[in-house]
Amino acid sequence: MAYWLMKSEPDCFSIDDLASRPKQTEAWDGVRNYQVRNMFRDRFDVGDQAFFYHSSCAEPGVVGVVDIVSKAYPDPTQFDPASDHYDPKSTPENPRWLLVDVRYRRKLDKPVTLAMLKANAAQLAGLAVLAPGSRLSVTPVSKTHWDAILAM
DNA sequence: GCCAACGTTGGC
DNA sequence: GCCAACGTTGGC
Repeated sequence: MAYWLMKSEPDCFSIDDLASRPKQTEAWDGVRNYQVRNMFRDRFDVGDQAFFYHSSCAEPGVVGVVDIVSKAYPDPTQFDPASDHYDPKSTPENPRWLLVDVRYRRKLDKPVTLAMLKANAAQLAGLAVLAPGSRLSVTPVSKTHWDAILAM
């Protein structure tokens, strides 16, 4: 099994939004980046875990843990002209964008902020989300880094 | 709101 | 296939 970090803007969809869903699951839709699409397709699997990361907010950082509960499958919002994520170049016969379903696992007692991650940069060397200019909304996390962040 | 970094698009 | 223009991300 693999570990991941998935960013979401809390104003748009927060860890509390996920926890308050009836089944505490959510389709992680709207990803329109080929690198992330390929990770969903080739490397994500049921049983993987991911950090839920709040971005573009007062205190960016890891706020919780989610389970990956589906294989990658076509993102329905790409076919919906009313959706912000509509992609007219994608067809159901040949879908361009994928998503995975996530399920709430737990909130951290205290968020591990980006500032805390940076303060532990030596321990977290190579963590993708700390790489300069890293903007991917989904990035891999090694088991070593996963455990280190949970211990913070 | 600014701006740096980076991905995507499209003309050639 | 190059590269300039443009759009988006996301920390600050």
